[in-house]
Amino acid sequence: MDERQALIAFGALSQETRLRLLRLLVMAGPAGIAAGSLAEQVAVSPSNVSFHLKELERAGLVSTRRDARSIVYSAEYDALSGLIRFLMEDCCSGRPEICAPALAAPCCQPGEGARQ
Amino acid sequence: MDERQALIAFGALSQETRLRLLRLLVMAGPAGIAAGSLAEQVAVSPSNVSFHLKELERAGLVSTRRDARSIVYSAEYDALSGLIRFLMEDCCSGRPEICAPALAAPCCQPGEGARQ
DNA sequence: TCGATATTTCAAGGATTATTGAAACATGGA
DNA sequence: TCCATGTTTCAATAATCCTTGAAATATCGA
Repeated sequence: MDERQALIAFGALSQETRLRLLRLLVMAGPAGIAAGSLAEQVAVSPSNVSFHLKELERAGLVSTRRDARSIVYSAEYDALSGLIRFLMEDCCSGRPEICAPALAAPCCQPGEGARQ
Repeated sequence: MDERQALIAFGALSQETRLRLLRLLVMAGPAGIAAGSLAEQVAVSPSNVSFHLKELERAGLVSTRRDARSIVYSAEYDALSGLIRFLMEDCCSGRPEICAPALAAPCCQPGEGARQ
C-alpha cells in the first residue's frame, strides 16, 4: 500500500454509507454480496450505492465479479490489512514504545464478532 | 474510538498535507512541534497549516499547548492506536483468519524507522 | 505602551464530493 | 425477439472541503 493509495482509502472510509458497505462485505467474506442486496441493506438508492461502491473499488478495498444478472462485490482483505499496516508504520515510526501497548489488546480472535 | 470519531479521523487522514503533518508530529513525540515550524517543514502557508491542524485536532489526532508565543502541536498516540484498532475490528470481524497473517508482519520494532 | 513575532480567524472563491432521477446497458428467460 | 431484472452512467444540483490573503488575537521584550 503506497501513500497515494492510502490517501484514497482513507477518503473512502470517511463516509458513513461506504463504511457500512465495507463492513457488510467484510462480514460476508469471499462469497460477497450483490449490489442490489447491498442497496437494500444500507437503505440507499441503487445509483447512489453504485457511486459509493465505485469509490471503494477505486480505493482497492473491494472487487467485483458478475454473477448472472447481478454484480457481486467482495472485500479485498489484503488492501485492508495493507492500510492497517500503513497506519501502524506511521504510528510507530521511531516511537514503537508508545503505540505498541494499545495494539496488544485482544483482536483478531475467532468469535470476537463485529462492531455494530 | 466510536464510529463517528473514526469517520472524522479517516477524513482527516485523507489529505496529503494533513498526513505529512501527522507524520512529523508522530516522529517528534511528546515534545511536539510549533505551528510555524510545521508550516515551514511542509511548505504551506501559516493560515493553511492552521486550517489543517484544526481538522486533525477535531479528529482527536493531535493536541495543542501554548509555549510562549508558539502553539505547540503533538500527536495523540492513543487516538491513533484507537483508529488502528477500529480498523482491525472491522477487518477481522467474523473473519480473523483472513487479515491476521498480514498483521503478523514485523511492525512496532524499535529502530524500524519511518516511511518516507 | 509600543512594536515585533506567532498564530488564528474570517470571508471569498474555487475545487471536489454527494445525491437524485432519468436514461442506458447487460443478462436471462418466455 | 421481446420483456423484465439488475446495475451503471450521466447530467444537474446541493453540499462539503480547500486555498488564499487580509485582519484579528495573543505574547514577549524594549
